[in-house]
This record gives sequence, C-alpha cells and structure tokens, in this order.
Amino acid sequence: METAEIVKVAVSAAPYSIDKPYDYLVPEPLLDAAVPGVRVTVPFGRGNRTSEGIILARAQGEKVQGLKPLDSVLDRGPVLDGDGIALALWMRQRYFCTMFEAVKTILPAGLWYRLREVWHLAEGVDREAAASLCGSIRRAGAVLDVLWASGGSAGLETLRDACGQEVEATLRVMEKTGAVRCETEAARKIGDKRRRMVSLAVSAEDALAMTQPKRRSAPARYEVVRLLAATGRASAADVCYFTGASARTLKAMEKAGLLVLSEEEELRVPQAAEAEPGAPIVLNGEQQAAYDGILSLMDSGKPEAALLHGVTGSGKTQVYLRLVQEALDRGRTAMVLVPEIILTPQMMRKFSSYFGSKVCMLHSSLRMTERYDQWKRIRRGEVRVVLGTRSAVFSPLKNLGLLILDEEQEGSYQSENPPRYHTRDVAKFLCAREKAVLLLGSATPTVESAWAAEEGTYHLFRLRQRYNTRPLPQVRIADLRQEIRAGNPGLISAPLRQELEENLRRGEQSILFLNRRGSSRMLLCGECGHVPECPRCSVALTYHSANGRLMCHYCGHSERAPEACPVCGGIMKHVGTGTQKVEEELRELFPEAGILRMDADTVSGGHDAVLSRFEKERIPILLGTQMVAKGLDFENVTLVGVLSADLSLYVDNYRAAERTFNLLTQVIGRAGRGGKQGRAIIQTYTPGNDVIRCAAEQDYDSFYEGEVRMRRLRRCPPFADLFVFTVSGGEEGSVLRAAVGVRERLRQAFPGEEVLGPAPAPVLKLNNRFRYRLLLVGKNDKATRDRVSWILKEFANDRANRGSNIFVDCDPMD
DNA sequence: AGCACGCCGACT
DNA sequence: GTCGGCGTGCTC
Repeated sequence: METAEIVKVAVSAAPYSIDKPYDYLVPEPLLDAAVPGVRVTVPFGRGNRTSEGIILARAQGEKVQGLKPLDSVLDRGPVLDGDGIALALWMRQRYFCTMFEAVKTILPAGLWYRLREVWHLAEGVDREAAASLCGSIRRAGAVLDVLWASGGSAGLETLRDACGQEVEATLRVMEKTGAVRCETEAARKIGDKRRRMVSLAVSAEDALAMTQPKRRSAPARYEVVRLLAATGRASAADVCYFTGASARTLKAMEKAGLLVLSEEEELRVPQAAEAEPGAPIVLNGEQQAAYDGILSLMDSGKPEAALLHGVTGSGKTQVYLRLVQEALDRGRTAMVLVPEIILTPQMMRKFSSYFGSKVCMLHSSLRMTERYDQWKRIRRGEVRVVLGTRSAVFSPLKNLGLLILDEEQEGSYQSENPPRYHTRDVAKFLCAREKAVLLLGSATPTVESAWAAEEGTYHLFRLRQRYNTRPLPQVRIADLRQEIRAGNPGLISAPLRQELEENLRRGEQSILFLNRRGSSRMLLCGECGHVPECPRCSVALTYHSANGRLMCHYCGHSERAPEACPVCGGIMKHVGTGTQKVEEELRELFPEAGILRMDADTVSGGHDAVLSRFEKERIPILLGTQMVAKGLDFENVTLVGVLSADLSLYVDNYRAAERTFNLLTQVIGRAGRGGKQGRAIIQTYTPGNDVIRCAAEQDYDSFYEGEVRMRRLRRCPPFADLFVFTVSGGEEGSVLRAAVGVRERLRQAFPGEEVLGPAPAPVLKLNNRFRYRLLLVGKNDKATRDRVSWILKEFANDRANRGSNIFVDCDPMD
C-alpha cells in the first residue's frame, strides 16, 4: 500500500461529543505549508461543508482509503507551537471544551478567520440552462434571479436576506444539478498593516547633485532628496507630508534610480507615555524577606508557587517590580496579571518607568488591531514583560521565569464565556511547564489559596504592616436593629450620621458604599403592580433615563418605556435604586452638602469623569455600589460607610462569606490613604456575624479559621470540588426532563457522591432558554473529569435530549 | 450539531 | 406514482 502525508486536524465544526483529531491527506501543492500549528480549511461531514481547523501533527500514513484531502492552508506559518498545542489539549480536558474552542481562546481575536460561503452560477451555464437544470426545484427561480442580478455570484447572507433563511437547503439541491457551486472564503478579521518606506538609492551627494533645482526643474524631487539625506529612511506618507511631493513623484524617482521603495510592517502599538526612569527600589524588612524568599524559589529551577499575603497598602507592587527586574536579569521573561488594568494606572506607570519598551500592556480598551500587533511583538521576543488582564495569560512569552497574579481572589480571573477557564489554573499549567514561579498576591486571599499555603503547597510570605506604617482605619459597627428600635427606620444610622457631620465640618471627604452588585431602576404600575419584564429572560427590565427606554441587562433587549401600564392602563411609576433612596435621605440630612452618586444610571458619562470630579472638586460625599470599592485612592477621604454589610452575605453561594469579607476589607481600605487617620462605619442587621466582625477588626486569620471549619463541614472547596452542570433549552419541560436524566446518570457514575438538583438557575430564562442546574460534589481529578466528560458526550448523543444543551463549570466564581 | 439516507403517509 | 415528513447513524 502506498504511503501518503497525513495530518491530524482539530476541526471547528466538530461539537464536543465527537471532538477528536481527524485525519486528512495533504495534497501535493500543500506539502510545504501543511505543518503543525497552521490553520486549514477542510471538508467535514456528509455534506462536506468547509470547516476551519488546525493541524495538530503530521505523519506518514498508510491508511489512505476514505481520507479526504485538505482544502487550503490559511496561515503562512504556525500560529501555535508545540507548547501552545499542549496548552490547548490541557484546556480541553480541564474545561470540557473542544480542541478548536481552546485554540480559539489562546489566539488573539485579531487572528481569527471568518468563513463565508459565496455561491456562483456554474461556468458555462447561462440563465436558461440554469433554469432548466433547476426546473423542478422550488424557490430555485428566486435564487437564480438574485445570482443573476448580482453578476453571477452572491454571499450566503445576501441570498438569505433575499430568499429567506431556508435558502440553504435549496442551494444544496441546486448544487447537485451542477447549476451552481459554492466557494468558501476565509477572511481575517483584521490584516497586518504595512507601511511604504522610502530611502535613497544613491549617495546623498549624488542624489542632491542629480536633483539640484536648475532653471525650473522639479523642485519637489530636490526637497525629497534633502529630507532623506537628513533622515535616512522614512515612510512614504511622511515624505509626502513634509515635502508636498506626490506618490507619483516618488514612483517616478524610483524609476529614475534615485529612490528605493520598500514595504515594512507597521505595528499599531499604542505609544507608551515617556516615563521618568524609576528610582532604585528600597524594600522594608518584610518586603525584603518576601523578595529574598521568592527569588530563591525562582533560582531553584523548579516550578514553585507562592502566596504573597499583604495587607492593603503594604507595598506588594514594590516586591513585584524587584522580582520582575531579577527575572529579566536572569534572561527570563515575566507576566503580571491584574483583575482590571484600567483601575491600576499607578501600576501601569510604575511598570513603564522601570521597564520602558520592554513591557507591554494588554487591557480591555485596546483596539483589536493593537492587541494583535502586541501579540506579534511578544511572539517575536520584543517584549520581556507583559502586564495585562485575564486573557493576557495566553501571551506567547518565551522562557517565562515569573508569573504574578495580583489580587488573586478576584472573580474576573474566570472567563465568563466558554471555555470558562480560570487564569490561576492556566498560570499554574504555564509555570509547571516553564519551571517558573507563580506568585499569587492578595490582601484577602481566597480560602483555597490560604489553605494551600497552610498545607505547604504554596510558600507563604506575609506583609503585615502598611508601607509607611500608617495605621489601619478605625472601624465601628452600627447595629441597624438598634436604630429601628430607637425610631430611625432610615438607611443612615446615627453613628454614621455623626461621622458624616464631623467630616463635613472638617472639610474631609466620605465614601458611602451600598453593598450590591449593580443597581437598576425599574418601572412599576401604581395600580396593578405590573413590572415590565424582558420577553426573552426572566428578569425585570431596567429603566435608562438617558434614552427613556427599558433594557435587559442579560440579552440586550430594548423597548420604549410605556406611558401607561400595558396590563391595566394605570400610571407607571419609577422604582428607584437603593442608591437613589440613600441619596434622597442624605439630601434631607445634609441639605447643604454636595453629593455624587455613582451607579449604572449616572455613570454613562464615564467612571473616570465622576471620580475626577470627586477628587478635583472635593465633593464631600461619594455614594455608589461595588464599583466604588475597587482601587480608589484619594488623599482626602477619611470616612467610609458600608450601608448594609449583610446584603452580599446571604446569597446562595459558597463564596458569599469570602466575597463579603473581601469587599468590606477593600472598602475600609479606602479611608485614610493620605496622612490623616481613616474611619469606617459598617452598618448591619447582624452585628454578631463572624464574617462582619472579622472584617471590622481587619482580622483575616480569624475569618479564615472560621471559614475553613465551615467549608470542611460542608464539603466545599478546598475540601471538595463542585461541578455545576447547567442544562438549557427552549422548552422548560424538556429541559427539566433532560436535567433529571443527568441527575440519574450522575448518581450511577458517582455512587456515594453528593448529587443535588436540578434546581432552576438564579435567572431561569435567559435569551429564551430555560436553565436548570445540578451539582456534583467530588474531587477534580482525572478520573472524575473523564466520567464527567463521558456524561456530557452521552447527553449530546441521546436523542431524547435534542433541543437541550449542557455545560459544566468546576468551582465557579459566581 | 448538521447532514444524508431511508422508510412511511398524502397528494397530482 | 412522487413529494416530503421525520427517525437513524455518521462525521477523517
């Protein structure tokens, strides 16, 4: 039997249940280009629809019969090396996604291809011939009309718009008659940008002599030469701009042998603000000890993980900077990941002042082109330090020595769309591979991380004192039950009112914090109580004053706000947010004081605008939701009030206590950042609650002790892992039935393990899909993942589950 | 998932 | 007789 070149391909069109490497023949013309790590198009399935894929491996094969050949190669060279492919394989088994989904997550979006079907009238087939070939096919006439009118070919979208969504079936039948054919175009989302460059082809003297303006001859040429004699190479655009020469002149000069025109790649990289080089970093005793310890881990040549547990303001960033410097000195690279880079401008400034052009910042406000060009710079080794958010963990840095995850407890490290990877897990994988040090930094570590440190899996380093030995804020708890008994049913307790008065008198600023995720205004009928709901999701629509419309935060649905109740015709009333009510109460208490409110409704002008007003105009009171808790650093803020600490405590989530403790700690830390002593008031209905008490005393260790005891008892992470299965579909009954089926399978596959549910998801209906959840308490090891994977595949293959979908999350953050 | 093949009922 | 419904099995 003849041997042939065969490639293993991860195919985009293969869903999870049939995902595996598929074999394809390499046709002669693609022998050089079809190498591992390049993306290809391949025919897939009975209908041989064109699908995107990526080559995982190449080999000589004998089993040639039945194999289809590759269609085309999309990349000039590998976009993923062996390490990248290994990472994708790991993600596949860790997050229950397909190989191709993992690959797509690793690659920058600017590199993605969009496949587009273009339908053509077959060659040599005129309109009559086509019509007779398709004679008996319904709706074929309309298709031919459109193709004819658009010059013989049209994109599938065009045909869908003109002939309806079912046009695809018609086209497939027409294809068989030979009247039409389909070609799949692959278009990149963005391209590489190239810049035309100009330089002198001869010496400056000769060129000047040749273009010396005698009589009236071509002054533009002389100007061009003069410019290039001074600057050397320059871009064509610049030359034209500064000399007034036209592109034609340049072309002509090239022809005359004066200039060389060439193209070079232009990188769309945001111009780094020139920062003063940073002064040498001096560490205090604790910082030095942590630094020494972590440095010795880096030099151990083994993959190690460390937890840097430092209170707010203890100067973790200094330690990071020194360690990154050391990594670079050892010829290695470093990655620094933060939850939301926009909130850490100080960090960005510091890194550019110490690392200049060696550092690259990857944050959410970069354009796709900028992000992609940064990816190219990193791949080429032009970048030694990456500072970025979640997805920056996929930066193709080589020879990684140090990976820092700052504020490791933050939920934004987990991706919200599938595969829902957690940055910490990916980071661990990378550090193991690169024998690099993983450094988790936090003022309030997750219980899992603190536990790993206690167990010795992580090396623990602590920073207990604030950097310039500023004292922590004085915290008081205000008992709201007592307020009610004392005849104050309001949202501001007497102690908080007194402290606010005090601050107003002293001209110092205060931040009030409503412990709620987001906030929204709704419409409510004053007569029948009707609340307009999203037609696609089971949530109330929120009112946006900016456009007078009702919108859904989940699916984006938007409609005009009704004047009258659509049910009874009554008058619609606005139901204000929590923050609005607080604002009203504050205005009554302090009619003279300026108050800034920051929530979804007021923040349309931009976060930054509100905050800079607060800072510059010294407005006495800032009131907001969770968004005011993070990263704010204002000198003149000496008082912080938490309006209702309980709100985030009693939600059905094993992380509720941890999240509340973190939030309270963060908010309290906003007070007294300048020279003055800070104060904080925590209002609560449960002053005896351990979490609130520990937060008030700023006692992480006690909180941790209590929480670990609780988690051990309840079998929560780190003592067990929670696999959350979500079954969704358009018909509630069948979704519930499918979910019950999953429960039975889980009970069979995991005898003795706890299986809970199905229970409706917190938002039952989202985008017209009903969602039910199940919970498996187990251990996230290979054996469990294999069984979970089996259950997912079985679910997809069971025809009884048609129309329903399933996915799993392990230890989700939300 | 997405598609083709195949086997039955309602029409020209 | 055929068109088209959906049930079944496979995807290199």
